[in-house]
This record gives sequence, structure tokens and C-alpha cells, in this order.
Amino acid sequence: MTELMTDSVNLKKAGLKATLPRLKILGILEAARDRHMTAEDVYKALLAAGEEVGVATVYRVLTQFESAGLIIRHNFGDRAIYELNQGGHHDHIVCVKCGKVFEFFDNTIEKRQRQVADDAGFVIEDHTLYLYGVCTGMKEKGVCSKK
Amino acid sequence: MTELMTDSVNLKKAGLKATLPRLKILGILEAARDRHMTAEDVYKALLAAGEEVGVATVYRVLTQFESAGLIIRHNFGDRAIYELNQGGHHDHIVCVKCGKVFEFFDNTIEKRQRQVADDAGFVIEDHTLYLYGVCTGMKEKGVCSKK
DNA sequence: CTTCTTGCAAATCATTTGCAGGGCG
DNA sequence: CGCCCTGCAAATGATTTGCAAGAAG
Repeated sequence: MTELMTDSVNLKKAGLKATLPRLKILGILEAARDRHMTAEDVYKALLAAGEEVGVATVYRVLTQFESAGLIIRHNFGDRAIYELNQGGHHDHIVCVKCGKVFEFFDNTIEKRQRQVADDAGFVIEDHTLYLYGVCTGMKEKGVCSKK
Repeated sequence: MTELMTDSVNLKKAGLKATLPRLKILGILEAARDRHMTAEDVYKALLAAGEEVGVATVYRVLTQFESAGLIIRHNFGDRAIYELNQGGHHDHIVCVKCGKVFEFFDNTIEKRQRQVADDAGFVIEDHTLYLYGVCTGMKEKGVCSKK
């Protein structure tokens, strides 16, 4: 209940009415705090939870959440994936075998990026960095070592 | 003519017949060596050049070129953009105002990426880094300073 | 009441695929 | 003749939008 209250407050703060679909979607995103979901994932999770929502609503709500800064959208190839915006910026390492996403933050890289942009005459606003590789689990046992 | 010969050879080397559509598309990509084009851009350029090609062919050829390593595909938001593969790896800075794409390579960042991946237990295969910002021209005069 | 939301179905958009005709070895 | 290649139109898949019915303040 406490969490629901918090969600409710966060939605209001974002200028969004705390409706059931929105609360449910936010809840799902929070439950998957360490994962990254596509709109379809969210939709399926809602159905699995016995909710009655339309795909359109999922897309609409996700877009609203993104504008509100509640979540972060990544354009991954052809689909988009979302993750809860938990404040601290970070970049991603993606396992090309099992799809696992690992987050990291490296100050050296961050600083260097600013330097490079500066040298090129750009005022940097944002950046995205994705490393693609094979995680230990997949490499050694062909099984993902983490969730 | 020399260039056409080279293109022709490159296509053959890639295991693709040197057909007219393919030569034309490769030519357009070369003429735009310093730009980055969407499939639609290429298609329009072909039409503008008086060529008779179908969109499907453009997409097919672009995909073949990518598999052959002749070009590099970037997933940009919802559409894909292509650039000629000129060998050296590099990352990109994109001006969010004028769309200009600037390329760069920074060894410090490259090295650090390997380090980070290693620490996380990943064997890195590839990466993409995009810096988004405002270029000098747009910032100062609201006009793009470069092509 | 008035405004914001939602579900459903139809509409888009970029990209892909099925297919019959062509071109070339 | 057989295979690769092309254009066209139809098919996809993800995401969006129009719209009438429903909630929320």
C-alpha cells in the first residue's frame, strides 16, 4: 500500500491522474526494476495479472511516463524498451546471447565524452552508450548466469 | 569510370552481381560519403537521378550491402540510417538541431570500454556510442555551420 | 458538468515478403 | 534452361490515432 501511495504521488507530481491503468503499469515497471521491458512485455504482464487494458493504453501511458521523466526509453533495433528512471545516469552492456542487460557508470568515459564533444564544437546534451558482448554464463556454459 | 569499376569489383568481392541498381545505390552512398542516409533518402536520390527502382530493391540492396560489410547500419530511433563502411571504427556526435553527424574516435574511451566490460564479465564484441548535442553553428547563429 | 482517460478498431510507417517477369551466363 | 535480380503489390509488426463511452475532480 505504501508503494501504491508513492506511485500515486509520483503520478500526480508528473501531472498525471492516478488512474488504475497507470498505477498498474508503473507497478509492473517497478517490479521489473532490474529488467528492461518492451511495450508488449508490459502489456502481457498486465494481462497475466488479470488486468483489462488495451495495447493502445500501454503505449500511451508509456509515452506519458517518458515525457514525465518517470521512465527511460531505449531504441533497440526495431522495438523500444523501457526502464524505470531511478535517477543516476548509467550506460548498458547487453549480452548478445541471452539478452541480459547490465548497467554501468564510468567516470573516465563520461569525462572523455565531454572533452571529445567540446573539441568538436558541440555542446553535449545527452548520450547513449551500449556495449555488446557475451556474458560469462553464456560463454562458459551456454546458460545465462544471471536472471 | 574508374570509380564505377572499383564499385563493380567491390560488389563482386562481396559476392554480389554488379547490377545497375546496386551500382547506383553504392554510387549514391559514396557521393554522400560524409552524410548518413535513410533508405528513403537513398530511394529519393535514385528517383532524383532519374532511375527506375522500387523501394523494395533499395531495402534489399541496403541489407545485402550491410551483410557484405560494405555499409554500416545505425538504428536511429525508429528509422535506420546507413553510412559507407570506410574501414576505421568511429563513434558519432549528432546535432539535435540540424541533424548533422560528426564522427570521432577516442582511444581513451575505447580502452575504457573494454575495461568496463571485462570487469563486468563480458567479452565485448561491439559497441555504439552516440553523443547528442548542439553544434557551434546552430548554437551561435541558428544555422548549421557545416554541410 | 467538464476534462482527462480508456478500449477498440482503423490507420500509419518503415520495412519485408510473395510472386511473376527479366536478364545473363 | 536455371538462377539471380527486380518491380509491384500485398503482408507485417510496431506504434499511433479517431472516436464514443467512461471515470475523476
